Amino acid sequence: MDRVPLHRLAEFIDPTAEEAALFENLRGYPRSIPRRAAIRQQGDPVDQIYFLLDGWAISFVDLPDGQRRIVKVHLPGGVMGAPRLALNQAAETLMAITPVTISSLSVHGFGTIFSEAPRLAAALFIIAQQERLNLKDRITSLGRQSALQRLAALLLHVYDRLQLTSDVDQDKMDWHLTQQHVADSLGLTSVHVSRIFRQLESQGFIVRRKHGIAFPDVEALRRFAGAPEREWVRCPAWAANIGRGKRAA
Amino acid sequence: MDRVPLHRLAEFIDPTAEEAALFENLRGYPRSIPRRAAIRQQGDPVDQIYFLLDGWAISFVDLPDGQRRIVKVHLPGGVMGAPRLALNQAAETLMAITPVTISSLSVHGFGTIFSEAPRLAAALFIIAQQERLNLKDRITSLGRQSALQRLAALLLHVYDRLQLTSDVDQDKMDWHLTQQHVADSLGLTSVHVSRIFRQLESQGFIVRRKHGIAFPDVEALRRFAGAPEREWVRCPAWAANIGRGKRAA
DNA sequence: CGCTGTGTTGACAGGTCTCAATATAAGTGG
DNA sequence: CCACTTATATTGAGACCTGTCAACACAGCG
Repeated sequence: MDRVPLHRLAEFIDPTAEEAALFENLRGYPRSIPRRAAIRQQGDPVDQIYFLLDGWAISFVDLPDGQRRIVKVHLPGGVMGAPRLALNQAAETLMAITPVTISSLSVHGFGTIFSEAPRLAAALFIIAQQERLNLKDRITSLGRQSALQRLAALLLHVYDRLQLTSDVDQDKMDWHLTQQHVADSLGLTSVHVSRIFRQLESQGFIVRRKHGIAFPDVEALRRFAGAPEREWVRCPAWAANIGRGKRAA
Repeated sequence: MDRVPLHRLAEFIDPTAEEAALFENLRGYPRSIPRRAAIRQQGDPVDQIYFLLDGWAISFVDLPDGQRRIVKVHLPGGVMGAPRLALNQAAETLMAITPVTISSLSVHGFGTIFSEAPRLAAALFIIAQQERLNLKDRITSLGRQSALQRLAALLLHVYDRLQLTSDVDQDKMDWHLTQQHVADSLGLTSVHVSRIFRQLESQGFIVRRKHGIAFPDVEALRRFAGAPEREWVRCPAWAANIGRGKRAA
C-alpha cells in the first residue's frame, strides 16, 4: 500500500487510478512535526486541511478560565481540520502529542476534488458523517455515564480506530495520552482520572504498560462501557456509482 | 423565498437556477407528520435523508438501561439523517416533537447531487462540518460546566439557530422542549432541570412563557454561559468557484 | 371528570472536585 | 554521568453538585 492516507478514503469507495493520482497531486509533501508543536493555532485563518500520516495529535480549545478541552484525538490516517471549513477562523488548536508526519491539502485543492472526483468528495462526506456519529457517541457517554464507563469508552474508541488502520495485536494498543489529556477529553480532573485508571486496572479490565494498554478481555470491557457497536458502511452504492449512470447516458 | 429548505444550502453558496431546479426535482413532496410520531426508527435501513421544513424534531438513542439521550434538536430548515450515511443501520430515532412537515431525498438522489451539482455537494459538506462544530461545542459544554451553564448554552444555541433561519423577535424565542427533553439533552435529571430553570429565571436571565422563552439580557446570558461565539463562513471561494475554472479551461 | 403528561419541591446519598502533599519518571544542562 | 528541573502519576480528606426517591400541583385532553 502507498504511504498516502488514501486508506481512510478507500474505506468507503474503491478509488480508481485517476482518483488516486488526482489526490496524490493535490496534497502536499509529507512534513514532520515534533512532539508538543502546534500544527495550527486557535484563531488562525482557514486555508488548509491536514492528513495525519503518522503519530498522534489532539485538537483542543483553551477556555477563558484556563481550562482546556480536548475535542478530538487524531490517530494515524485521520483527516484534521475539516470542520473549520465552516468558519472564518480556526476554532481549535491542533497539536502533536507524539512526533507526527502530516500532509496538507489547500482548500482550493479541496474544491477541485468536488469538481473533478465526486466519488472522493462523497467519501470525504461520509468520513465527516462518521465523525459526527463519533461525537454523538461521546455526547451520549459524557451525558450520564460514570467516569469509569467514560474512560472505558474512550479506551475502546481509540482501540477500535487503531484496529481499523493498522495491523496491531488484538489485545493491546499503543497509548500516548497522559492522564491530563484524558481528563481534558472526558471532562474530569487528572486526579480523578488517576483513580479510575487504577480502579479499571484493579478490576482486571486493563493492564497498563509504558505507552501501551492491554485488554485481557475486550468484550467484557465493551459490555461494561455500554458503548454502541457501530457497523460502518463500506462502499455504499450511491457513492460508488456517482458519475457512472450519467456518463453512460 | 421558496418553501424549499434551500436557505440552509444557500448559507454557503449562491445556488444557480439550475442547481435549485435540480434540488427541487430530486427532493420529495412535503409530508406532514403529527407530534410524537417517529420519522425514522433506530435500526431502520438507510435510504433517505430528510429536510425539516417546519416544526421541531429530535434525534435520540434509547439505551439498554432505559435511559434516553437526545443527540440533536432539529429546527426548521435543518438536514436530518445525514450522519447515518456512514452506517448500514440508522443509529438514532427521529421523532417529531411538534407537528412537522418534511421533505425527503433518497440516497441515490444524494449521489446525483455530488455528480451533477458539486457546489451543492460542497454546501452539504460545509453544513456537516458546521454540525460537527456544534457537537464539539456541546462536548465542551457537557464536559466541565455546571448544569446552569449547560442549560444557558442550550438555550442560546437554539436561540441563535432560530435567529438564523427565521425572522423572529430579538429577545424571545419559541420553545417546544419539555424539561424531560432538556434533561435527556444535557445529561441531567428532569428534577434537576426544573431546579436550574427556576434558578436561571430567579437570577433574571430568562423569562418563561407558554411555549416560549424571553431573554431580558442576551449578552449577559452569553457571558454567563461561556459559549464560544462562532463566526460562520459564507460562500467561501473554494466552494463558490467549484467547476468554474475547469469548464472555462 | 378522571387520566396522563409535565413541572415543582424536599431530604438524603453518592460521585466527583478541590486542595495539598508526595512519589516517580523524563528531560536538560553541567 | 550526575544534579537539577519539570512533567506525570498517586493518595488522602473534606466540600459541593447532582442523582434518587417520593410526594404533590397543575394543565391538557379524552
